[in-house]
Amino acid sequence: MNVPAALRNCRLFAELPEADLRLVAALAGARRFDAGTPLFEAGDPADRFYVVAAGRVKVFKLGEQGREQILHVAHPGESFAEAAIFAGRAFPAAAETLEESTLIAIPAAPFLDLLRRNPELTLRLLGGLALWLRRLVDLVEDLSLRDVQARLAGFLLREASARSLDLRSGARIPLGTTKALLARRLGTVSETLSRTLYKLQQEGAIRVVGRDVLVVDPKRLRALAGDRKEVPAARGS
Amino acid sequence: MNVPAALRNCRLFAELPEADLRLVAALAGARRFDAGTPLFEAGDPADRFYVVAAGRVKVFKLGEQGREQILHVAHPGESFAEAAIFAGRAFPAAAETLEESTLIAIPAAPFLDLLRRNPELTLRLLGGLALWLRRLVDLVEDLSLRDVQARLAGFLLREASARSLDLRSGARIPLGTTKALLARRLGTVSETLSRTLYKLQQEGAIRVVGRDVLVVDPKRLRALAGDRKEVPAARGS
DNA sequence: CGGCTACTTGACTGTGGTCAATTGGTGTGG
DNA sequence: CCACACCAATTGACCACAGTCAAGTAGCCG
Repeated sequence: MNVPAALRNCRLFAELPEADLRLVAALAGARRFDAGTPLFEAGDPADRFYVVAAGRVKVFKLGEQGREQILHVAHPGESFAEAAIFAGRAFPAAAETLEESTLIAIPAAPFLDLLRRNPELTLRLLGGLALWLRRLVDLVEDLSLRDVQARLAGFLLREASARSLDLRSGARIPLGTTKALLARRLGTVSETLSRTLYKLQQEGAIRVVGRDVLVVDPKRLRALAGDRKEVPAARGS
Repeated sequence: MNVPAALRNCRLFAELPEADLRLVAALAGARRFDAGTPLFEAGDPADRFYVVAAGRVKVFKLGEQGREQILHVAHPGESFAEAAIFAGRAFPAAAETLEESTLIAIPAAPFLDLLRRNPELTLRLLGGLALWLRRLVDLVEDLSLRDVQARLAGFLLREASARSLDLRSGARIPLGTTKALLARRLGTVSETLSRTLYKLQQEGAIRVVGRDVLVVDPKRLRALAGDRKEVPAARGS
């Protein structure tokens, strides 16, 4: 059995000895999914996790009234739901493909066996989870302590640095998807996102061009991202 | 060198072979701290983590204007900040003792060595982090998708089940600390918590007696915890 | 050209955070 | 034993942020 390229390119398995890679590959099943296919819901038995070979997948929490909070959007080469197979037997969140996607499902039980025989892989996994924790802590901070404007500004800055764009020369940041999706990532709704983008434009920090954002004034953007909320916006009358 | 009881009782190290326990103990340094002592701030180099031997420690994010979101309150036998030593070199949050506490600090570098030689411990750690992730996902859900009333109701239910109290016979849940602390755990402020406790009382779900909460109507409490937000609270006029 | 979706804009309102004053409980010292 | 200080908790008044509903616009594809 040969090893799918997606596994080889996956951060989690990078540098894994060929033999082990084959073991993983032996477990794995790749499948194509249409856009918008639910993969699992919160509460489903967590007996597997996924590696994205192609496409994109959103992992999210659903509240009553159908509001959703997106926790993560997994891109090709990333794995998701790997934490779920360690704690409890149920997925804590739901997942759904955003577009037509090819996913590799890795069943929990044999993978856990593999881990027992492969401390190096376990350590790598540990690092991955720790990173995840950090992201979630940041999300909590955003939701609890920052307003939408600060979250959005922060998101743009992170996005720019993730794509290693040079902010000084007016970076052009592609939002990548619909604004409704971004809104739900930031813990808000599309209407508010729309207004907030407009406000950032008024402030002179950015310019919105279609689905791209031009960073006009990085300094101001940084100020809005970090030091928000200290100006209680002058009392009326 | 003998092994401190706190290490032996720590969930993370339970069942660890005596020899390894000694190795950990050899690394560790126990120290007493006064109440309200800052242990580290967000951004400090994460070169160690802690096990609580006695007392309590809060781990929290600080926003501008001094508002804080508590991520965790660590009790004796628990470890905290262990994730930080794997991802990045900085603590993502701050920590401070709530009362006079004795803490065991475990330096990162030698501990990582120990892990490399101890796959069993690594796996246990993995499980611990995964559990943490789940809690944080729940916190995100709370902050993003539930109102304060639902969060509070949910907290009371979790607290009751954690202490394995029988709800049917009017469980008495001790809040354990000041209401200000609880408020910051739930992502709100003491004033709002006060009002919300009052509302839950009006609804007939609970009765507040000093720093204890009596669960009067578990069914209603569960309804308020889970299905919140679907009743837009009857229009005025 | 019609229909669909993404997006924007407007008007409105609820939740909950802020500030400030009051109450209550507890420990200390005269 | 009372007066005082101190802190936790409550209550009231206010208001801003952001979510909802609804209508309108833009862009895209068949």
